[in-house]
Amino acid sequence: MAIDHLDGRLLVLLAKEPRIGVLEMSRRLGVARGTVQARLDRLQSNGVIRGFGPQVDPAALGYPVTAFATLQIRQGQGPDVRAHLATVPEVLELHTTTGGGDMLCRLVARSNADLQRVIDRVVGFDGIVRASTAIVMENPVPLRIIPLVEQAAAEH
Amino acid sequence: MAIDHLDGRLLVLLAKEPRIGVLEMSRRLGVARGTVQARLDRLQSNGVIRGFGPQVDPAALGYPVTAFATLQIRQGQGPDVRAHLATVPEVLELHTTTGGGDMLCRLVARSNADLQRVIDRVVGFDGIVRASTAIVMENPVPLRIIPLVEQAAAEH
DNA sequence: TCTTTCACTGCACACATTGTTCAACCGACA
DNA sequence: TGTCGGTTGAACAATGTGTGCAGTGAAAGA
Repeated sequence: MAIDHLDGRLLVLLAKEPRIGVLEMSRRLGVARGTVQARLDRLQSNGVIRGFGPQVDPAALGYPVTAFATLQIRQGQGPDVRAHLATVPEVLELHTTTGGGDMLCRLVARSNADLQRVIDRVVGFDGIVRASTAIVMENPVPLRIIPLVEQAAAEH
Repeated sequence: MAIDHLDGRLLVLLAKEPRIGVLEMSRRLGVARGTVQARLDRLQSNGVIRGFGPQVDPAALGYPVTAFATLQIRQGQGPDVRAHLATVPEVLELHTTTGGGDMLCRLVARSNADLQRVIDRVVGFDGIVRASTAIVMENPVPLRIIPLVEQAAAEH
């Protein structure tokens, strides 16, 4: 489950040059090709590597506005609200959090005006009592994992 | 900048089977290999596809606890706080949001107890006035983009 | 209408990589 | 000492990649 130093270097290399092949990786890391293949297989069946899906930028798709909405849910309506939010394409992510009946979701929209439409669609559902939205202005640290990988790898 | 139907199918296919090759994609989509290559190149230089980095699961790395922290920043301390948070591996993401001096960041930790250490490290910085943390319990909708891609593609 | 432009197609070639298997080696451990 | 898991280096056929090119068709502009 924990990763060692070689796994860490493998992940970092893979993050920097994702289209690289197994053979080239083995050359860069100074190990045999079989080793790289075995490590990769292990990391994937471990669940450490969830996948290699393309990282799509919503802004480039025409959705430059991001917002986070905190939702207060009526008791017992959780499952219904989840199902509802899952049907909204602009809901990119949804978490349930501590603090009675709260959810946090990440939204995108075509513009600030369009965000209103999205929010209306999101909160236009019976189980949602209250919603408070924070619009993202800057994203100084985009979603990242490498520093954590390096820390996890350094411990072994 | 906007994507058409073929781009959409390409992205969906790529999301489902990321390790697929260009040739196989062209067969599945029923177009020439050159077309797939050209579309992929265009999507990447467009910035629609940011990359193909491995999606690493923090939980599998030993960090099963996720939390969102809202930070209140002292006027003018924004840049310093950003630089500080960027040095903390457990900070996976950082946004600045509307509402005077607020930031929202995503944290991970080894346990609820460990979360305290992470938060202490995050807020142990002069420019941060107040922090409120919400621990994630469930993640009914994991970060996704495909529904949005399909919506964007359907418009052309 | 004519012409230019552009994306797509189908094909070709040399080359590199992949998946797979094998025997051998090594350190850790009982 | 013997076993085990992980690593190595090698080999093989099969496949995919990068690249270039000529032909086609449809849309855009003159």
